[in-house]
Amino acid sequence: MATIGDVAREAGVSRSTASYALSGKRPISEEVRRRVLAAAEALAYTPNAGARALATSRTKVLGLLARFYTDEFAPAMMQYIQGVTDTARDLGYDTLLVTDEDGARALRRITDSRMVDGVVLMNIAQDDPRLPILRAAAQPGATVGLPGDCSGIDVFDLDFEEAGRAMVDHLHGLGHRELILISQPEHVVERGGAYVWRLRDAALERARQCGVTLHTVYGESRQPAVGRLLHTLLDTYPSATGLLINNEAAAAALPSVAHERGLRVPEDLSVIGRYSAEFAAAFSLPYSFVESAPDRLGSMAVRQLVRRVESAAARREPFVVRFISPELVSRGSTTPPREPHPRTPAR
Amino acid sequence: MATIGDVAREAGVSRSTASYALSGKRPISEEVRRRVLAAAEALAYTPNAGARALATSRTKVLGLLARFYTDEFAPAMMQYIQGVTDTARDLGYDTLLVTDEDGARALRRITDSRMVDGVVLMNIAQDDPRLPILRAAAQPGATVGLPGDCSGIDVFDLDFEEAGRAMVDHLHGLGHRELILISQPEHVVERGGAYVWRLRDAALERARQCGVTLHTVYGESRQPAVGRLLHTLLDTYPSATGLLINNEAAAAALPSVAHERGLRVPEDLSVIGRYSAEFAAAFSLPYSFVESAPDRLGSMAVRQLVRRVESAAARREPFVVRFISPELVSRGSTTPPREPHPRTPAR
DNA sequence: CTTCAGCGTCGAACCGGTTCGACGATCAAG
DNA sequence: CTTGATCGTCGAACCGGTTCGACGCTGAAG
Repeated sequence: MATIGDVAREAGVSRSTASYALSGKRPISEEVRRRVLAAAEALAYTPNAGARALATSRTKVLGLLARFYTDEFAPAMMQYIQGVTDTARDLGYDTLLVTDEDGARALRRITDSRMVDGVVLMNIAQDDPRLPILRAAAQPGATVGLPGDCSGIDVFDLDFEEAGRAMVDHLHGLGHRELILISQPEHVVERGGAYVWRLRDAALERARQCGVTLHTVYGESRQPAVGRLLHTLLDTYPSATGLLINNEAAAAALPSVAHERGLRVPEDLSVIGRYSAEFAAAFSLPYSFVESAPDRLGSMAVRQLVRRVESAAARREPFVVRFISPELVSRGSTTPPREPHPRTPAR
Repeated sequence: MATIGDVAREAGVSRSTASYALSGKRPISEEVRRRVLAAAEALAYTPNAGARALATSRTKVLGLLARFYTDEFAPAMMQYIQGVTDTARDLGYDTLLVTDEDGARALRRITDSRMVDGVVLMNIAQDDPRLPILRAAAQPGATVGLPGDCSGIDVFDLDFEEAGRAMVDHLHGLGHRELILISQPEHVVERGGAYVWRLRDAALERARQCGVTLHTVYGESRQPAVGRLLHTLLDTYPSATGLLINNEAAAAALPSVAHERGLRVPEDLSVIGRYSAEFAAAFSLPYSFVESAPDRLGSMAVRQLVRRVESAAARREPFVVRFISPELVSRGSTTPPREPHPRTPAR
């Protein structure tokens, strides 16, 4: 492999001149620049990443700490990751994917050893053990997900509170007075997944304010448990006219459950989900939904991170906590409720 | 951040002695070793990855080139990735995840710049443009998936031919004489996904040998198209008594299709799939299946790669093409066919 | 009492880039 | 014709590790 010394020799100049010719950081005569570029081309010169990192203390690599939980839906995770890797690449960065079980130690390892210029954290818990380490690190960090303590980092998340309210408002506006909300499984909450209760509590509060009855329940993450749960719910609350779904598995299971019960959406039941357009497409879900925009969140986190990495001024700016406003995508799965007489329980 | 010079000064020795004390590559007195380790501990010393890479020409990072296609099932992809990252970490390596659309250029970038010690390629196409670059690279490479030309790399894949034969044999052994095989969508093949026809052609050949009629068809990757296709297939071949599924989306859709048709498995139809146990669990699929073991394949590829990276002797060994034998996991979804009178078309 | 081997340590070089200060040449201004 | 600024280039130092050769010291063998 050719080094910059080889290029310099080939072009008949010093190493520093070759470096300047390639980087453009000092004026170089047209003639010399041409010779250096030609030599680099001829020798297929590619700078050694380690040497450059050592000299510049920049690696052009971002760390991405993510965990693949079997009870969280893989497609959503993939979208976050893709959002991060694609945006990073656009900005000239590669992505080190770290899925260690002990995220805190892994984070320390990659930051202390200066393998990365910055870090994106996913699967954020309310009290995330990685955050103290990130705050102490020399590199800037961003999270996708809202932790309890946002100090010292940039935070990006969907506005789950507003999403909960928007769902309730939408159905209340259509005249619904009794709704069901199915959330993620309880162990997602136990793991610290605050977004579950952020959406739920905001929805409950709003429902209370506008006199709507809202039944809430933790869902399941897998078939057929989640399907059975849906049946049970619909049996238990026969007079509910609307269903809010903050649970990918439940949303994916609903079409066949509805079919089994002979339940028509929206005539018999109005439905709103909370997931990504990509997820909706993969499962062809026919429901209106609040877009959770995982790729956009990953992309925003990376952009902010790179700003801080590349500009000392940006590094001094105050930290941001930025929420994406929930966007309700209508698929026609909601309508005013039928007459006040309840659905007849099926099955 | 403390450097090894700081550690040396703190311990009152030279930099080289500190280095040897930490690496153990030369004998060091117990007393000095103790002092050096204490100093390193006190200063929270972590070696600078770039400097070490420059000195040793080893980065302890593996490249993972993967693409996230929307028409390939995300959960399977996640399992491959997890298999790679977990095994890499076990062996002391981090993983650089590269999802560039132009995989060939990305591969050249990370190998020429010496960012990685070795590379794992996924989503292998029959005539993969990344392979010539991998062969020319200084680092060893492994693939998960069988390309047309295996020279110069280590190849790991499920034995799809044997899987196709095993599925046919199993049902033939039970007495079935007319089967349907639903494959991946046609554009997976167009993209170079050879495993689709490897399984299909071997199944056809075996079916021919043992006098079984086998109808084959390209599937769809999404609901509801794949569900409709299943209905059509079952209508079109009413006398078929067995269904082979080499298509995750079709497998996931089958339970509700069967339910809609009032079709009992295995009484009315024997079913065998080809997917991973993890996938089966996520969708609680009640079918016998050939385990595709994505995590195991990823893990094997990494182990071989690391062997070659770390041992000059291993680097000189001949390249391997290793197939995992398909393992049929019985879930009781196959049984001898009913009387020769055909299923009555439903719907 | 010398000789020599081996152990433990040190200094220096090297990996391959970047960057700073200096210096010679050119050219315009005084 | 000198002075001084500007431009283009070079040499050297540095980033933070690893590793090679050398060297002093100790202790056993002759």
